[in-house]
Amino acid sequence: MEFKIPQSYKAAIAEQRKLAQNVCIEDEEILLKIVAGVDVAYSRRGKEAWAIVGIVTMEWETFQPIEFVHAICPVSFPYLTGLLSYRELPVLIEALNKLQSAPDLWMFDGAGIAHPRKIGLASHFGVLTNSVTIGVAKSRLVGEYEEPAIEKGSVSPLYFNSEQVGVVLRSRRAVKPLFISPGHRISIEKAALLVLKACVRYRLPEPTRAAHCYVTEVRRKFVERGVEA
DNA sequence: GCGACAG
DNA sequence: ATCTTGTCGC
Repeated sequence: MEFKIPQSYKAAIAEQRKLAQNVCIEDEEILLKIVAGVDVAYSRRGKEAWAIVGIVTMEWETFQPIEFVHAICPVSFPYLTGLLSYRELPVLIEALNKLQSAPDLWMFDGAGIAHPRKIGLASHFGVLTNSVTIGVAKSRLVGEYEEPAIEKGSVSPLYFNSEQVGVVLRSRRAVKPLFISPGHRISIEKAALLVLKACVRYRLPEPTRAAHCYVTEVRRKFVERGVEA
């Protein structure tokens, strides 16, 4: 599988509008055995900026890691609000091609349909690869909400353009809440339930957290020794 | 024009 | 996201 970067921002936005039509937030029967977490880090080396992506797959329920893969590419697109996909998908697809295990569910650092055009990174990846995905953002991109109660598991709906696009979830007692939205082929309710189940000890759910720790480690080595593979 | 703004 | 030390609170 490959990924083409649009020639202009305008083209990127047009493509998002088109892809958004294919996003599905209906639940379906999924046999959840393997869950994947994805995270991206950046590093400057000389004049070049590099993107480093890490994917960790783990067993559902126990969250025992199965596989770790990463990829490092020069950054090919600037960070622009709402267009994060075009910055992170190229390197993400690289890592995806190295993956042996087949995840039944993916959790991303970023938005799903809680996005200006309802196609954040998680939804975009889901549509491209036809997989079940959830967006787990650490802060708000769009939408209005009431602060959820302080207890773990408290949720509050996230609305955008008069419709619910996700939930704001308190993943641990008294921590900053997470912004959960369906990526693809899953409902808001189920997405929230699964993320909460994956929050066993930290603010971030295990898959995303494992990916973050992993990518941080890969980045450290990259900075130190310039290791790429 | 002003403010908001995933990573 | 990245650059950075110590520090306050559950």
